[in-house]
Amino acid sequence: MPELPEVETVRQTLKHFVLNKKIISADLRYPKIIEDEPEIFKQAVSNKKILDIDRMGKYLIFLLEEQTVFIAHLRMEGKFNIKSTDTFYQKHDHIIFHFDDGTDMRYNDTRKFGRMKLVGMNYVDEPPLSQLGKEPFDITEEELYRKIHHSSLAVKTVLLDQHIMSGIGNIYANEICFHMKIDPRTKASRLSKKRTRELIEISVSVLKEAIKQGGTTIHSFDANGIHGLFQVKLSVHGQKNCTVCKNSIKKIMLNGRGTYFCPFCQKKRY
DNA sequence: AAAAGGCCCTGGTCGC
DNA sequence: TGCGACCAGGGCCTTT
Repeated sequence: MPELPEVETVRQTLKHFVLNKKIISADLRYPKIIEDEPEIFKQAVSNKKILDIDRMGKYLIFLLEEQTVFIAHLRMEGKFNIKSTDTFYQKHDHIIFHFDDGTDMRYNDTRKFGRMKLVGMNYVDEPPLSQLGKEPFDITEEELYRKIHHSSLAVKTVLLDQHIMSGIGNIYANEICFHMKIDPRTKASRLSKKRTRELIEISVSVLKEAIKQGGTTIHSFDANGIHGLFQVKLSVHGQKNCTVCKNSIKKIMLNGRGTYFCPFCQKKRY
C-alpha cells in the first residue's frame, strides 16, 4: 500500500521511463478510475509529451505539454508498468497510455481503488491538493501543535489525517508510534510541544529511511517490476514479537485500521 | 463542528 | 475439496 516513500519511489522510477515521451492516446478500460468524462480526459492527454512528474503527499502529478496536468492516487494497490504496446494486457490493467515510441504506461490496480483526474495549472490551490496538510519534512512544530493540541483524536489517527500532515499511511503511522514509544491510542492533545517536535522528527526519519530503501513492499506494490530492492524491515507493523523487547505485539482496530503496538515499549502518556 | 461509520473493490484466508 | 463469510484499507461521503 503505497505511502509517501513508495509514491516517491514510483515517481522517480517512472520519470526515468516516461519523461519527454508523447502520449498518442489513452485507453480507459475501466473508466471509473478516471474522475473526468472519459472523452474529455482522453482528449486532454492525447498528443502531449510528459514534461515532469511531481508529487504531493501520496498524489502523483503528471505535467504535460500545453498546461495540461493530471493527478493520480494509487490508493491501496495501484501501480504503473511500462510495457511494449504489442504485449498482452495483464489482468487488472485498467488505464493504458500509448506512447509514440511503441511503449505503453499501464495503470494496474487489482482493487480498482485508485483514481486519476485532470486539474488546472494552479493545482496547488484547488482540491484535492489544496486540502493537504504539509508533509512532515515541511511542517513546523508550531503549526502541528496548533492543529492538534485541542484534538481529542488518537495520535495515530492524527498521523493518518491528510489534512493535518500528508503522506503517512497506516504502516508508517504504526512505525512512527513505535519509535515515539507511545501508545497509538493516546490523545494527540496530550502531546507537549517538545513531544510534537519529536513526532515530526521521527516521522521525517521514518519516511526518509523508507525512501532511501526504495519504499516498503507489502502485498502487491511494485514499481516497474523492481521488487527485490524493497526489503524494509518494519519494527512493529505486521510483527508477531517486538523487535526490541521480544514481547508479543498487540493488534487492535483503531478507526477501522489495523493497529500494531508493543504494550511494553509503548506506554500511554496520560 | 468534529467524529464515527459506510462505501468502493478483489483476492486471500478461515471455518465448516 | 468446496464454498461462503470475512478481512484488508485511503479517501470521500453521509450520518450522528
